[in-house]
Amino acid sequence: MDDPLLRYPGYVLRRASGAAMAEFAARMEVLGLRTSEATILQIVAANPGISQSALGRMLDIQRANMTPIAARLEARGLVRRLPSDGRSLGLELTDEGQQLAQKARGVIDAFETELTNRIPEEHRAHLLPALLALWPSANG
Amino acid sequence: MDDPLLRYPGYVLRRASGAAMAEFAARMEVLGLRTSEATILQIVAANPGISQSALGRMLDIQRANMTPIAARLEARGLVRRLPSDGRSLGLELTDEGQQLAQKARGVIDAFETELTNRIPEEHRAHLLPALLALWPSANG
DNA sequence: TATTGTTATACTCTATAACTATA
DNA sequence: TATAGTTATAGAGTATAACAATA
Repeated sequence: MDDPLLRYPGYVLRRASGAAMAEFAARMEVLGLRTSEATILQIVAANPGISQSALGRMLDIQRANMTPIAARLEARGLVRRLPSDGRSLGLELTDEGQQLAQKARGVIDAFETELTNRIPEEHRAHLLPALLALWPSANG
Repeated sequence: MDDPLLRYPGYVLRRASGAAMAEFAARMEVLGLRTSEATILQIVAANPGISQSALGRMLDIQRANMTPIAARLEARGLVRRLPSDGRSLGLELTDEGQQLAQKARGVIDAFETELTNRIPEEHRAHLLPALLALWPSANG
């Protein structure tokens, strides 16, 4: 049983990402959050008032797909949507959203630390810059 | 506009993977192949007679999800499904499947080379071992 | 004219349960 | 008992088109 694709970084990138994300999703589920929701809470915490569109552009989530996500977070009382310029909605965390975002941040930190620790020391520091370099829109 | 998650390898892994895979899928679409189909053709080419189940285990694709994929490849005349031990189906490429697999392999090679070349030389050789290390089932 | 948010829709990928046939 | 393939189904992510309201 031979996988001839294992020598390709792009292929291994996809497989490793899938595995890591399944693991991450399982941890977020304990908090009642999907991966996208946990991410959005972090971004809104760091950028209060950010619009749905801007958030979508940052996360590569279509405007049309942001609507139900933001509505669900609002319905759960984690986020407020305040009209800002008449056509835009600015997002803010509620107190409950702040608390959950902070809890999620702790789980994220632990997960990322574990992930990093799996990598032999000699390669560890190279992963992040390598990933950022091959990800075109990371730079604008 | 600040993304506080950009310093986390796991998060960047997900975002970079998504971007790379969208790019890859666009190139495979020219050949009429989805990412999973292109991958399967490569694996079957290297492991003629492999069963659907074994293929699924290699690629982290559920048995139940392999069925329609394999059936579609067979319907397109790219793959033969030969009963092997009575309950198993062994997969083989047809001549047409061989040709398309080879064409896909060329596109994969070009893509992977481009991806690799985006990475600064100092980090380049570290990506693959780092990804394999943080991907648990790569070793099991 | 361009942008924001929305609705509707569709496709892909993924996951589980249940069934049969075979080992 | 365990495994292989199948069917049905559901959830999640993603993509496009079209619309009203606003800049």
